[in-house]
Amino acid sequence: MDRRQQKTRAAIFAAFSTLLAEKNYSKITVQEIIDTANVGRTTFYAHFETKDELLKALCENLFSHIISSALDCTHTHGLYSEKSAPQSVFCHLLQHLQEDEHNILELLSCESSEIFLRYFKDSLNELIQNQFVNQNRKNNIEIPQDFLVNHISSSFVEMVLWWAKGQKKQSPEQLDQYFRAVIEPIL
Amino acid sequence: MDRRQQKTRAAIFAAFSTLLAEKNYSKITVQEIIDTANVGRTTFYAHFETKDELLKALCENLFSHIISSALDCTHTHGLYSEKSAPQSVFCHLLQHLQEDEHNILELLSCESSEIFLRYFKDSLNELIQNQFVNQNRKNNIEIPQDFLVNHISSSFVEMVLWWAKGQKKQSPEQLDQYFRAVIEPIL
DNA sequence: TTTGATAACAAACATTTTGTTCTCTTTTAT
DNA sequence: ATAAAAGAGAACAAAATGTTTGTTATCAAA
Repeated sequence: MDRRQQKTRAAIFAAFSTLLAEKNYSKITVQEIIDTANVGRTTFYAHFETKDELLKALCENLFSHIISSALDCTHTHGLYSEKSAPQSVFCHLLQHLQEDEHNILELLSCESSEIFLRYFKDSLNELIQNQFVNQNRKNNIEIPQDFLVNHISSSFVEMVLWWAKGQKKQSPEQLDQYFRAVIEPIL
Repeated sequence: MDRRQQKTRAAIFAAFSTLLAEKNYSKITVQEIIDTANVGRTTFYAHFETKDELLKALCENLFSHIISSALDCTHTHGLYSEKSAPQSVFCHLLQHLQEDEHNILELLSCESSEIFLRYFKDSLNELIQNQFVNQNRKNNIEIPQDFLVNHISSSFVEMVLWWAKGQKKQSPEQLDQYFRAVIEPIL
């Protein structure tokens, strides 16, 4: 890929992230983005058809690493099922988030966080869904699997949001402990 | 209040709801709203400063009844604490939602649902927070109260969303049973 | 039932944003 | 060195926003 393309793409992403941290997505104009990124109008539209496409691309950029690494983790350790697993997938995810290479947490606690949360949740949902195949519960009441999957993934995402909004006072390990405490009893 | 004001207000709300069911909030223009509601441009801006204000007003309209009725419920029965309570607050809420006087569920499963979900969640959070005063847990691990409150309210809201997206196949009573199964073990 | 006040309307307006279309210049890969 | 690709800059139509102005319809109360 052309080095110029990489640069402008990165510049647009950076500008967009900066703006997102400042104000709501819907209030951000293409004009502001290209001013901040210091690229021409034509250039922007050469890269992204619309502002929505840019957002989608940013989401994919942000979560591709973190989710794929989580996927590897589930392949080797399983979700929470295998007690011998040295680290749960969730703890792994939380550690990744804390490192926060790409300011994900900032975006997750910004005004437009809903968009990212939805994307995050959908990714997680898929992840957990795959893990749940052929897994039977100990509990007596019959609960639909997709209900449980939805419960777990959304609980995790909302916990992350709660964490980010509270200035990340807890360590990933501590959070993981909390999460286990509310999730493991129902598995 | 002037009858004319009531009518136009209702017309704008109705038009807005219709449009929200069709397309994303951000794509809806004031022009479309006033065309659908069949009111003049000036009239719209006399009632609502911006589109965002309209959304906020709609949210307040939608949730005020349902939340206040839930509040009464907690005053008499408590959250889930009192075993003698004939009906949990959550079951009560679900029944209200199923009746769906104001198309709340349709909005909760539409493209812009995040906005309503956030509003719904904040209301619930407050509700549950108040219930949690002086309530101690049986579990051994120490979990912060606001973590638990957040977990419960967001779990409930996400369950409702899951329910609405799945065409409401379950009865409120059944849903309540599922919810108890995943929440009561941690109380 | 008249009357003063209020609400809605229609049309026009400047302004902003969007997305496109040019031409021209710079950079890249080979 | 050169052809191909990418960006800059300006200008454009179209659409949306929010405001203003003058006029008409409706209401509530005397």
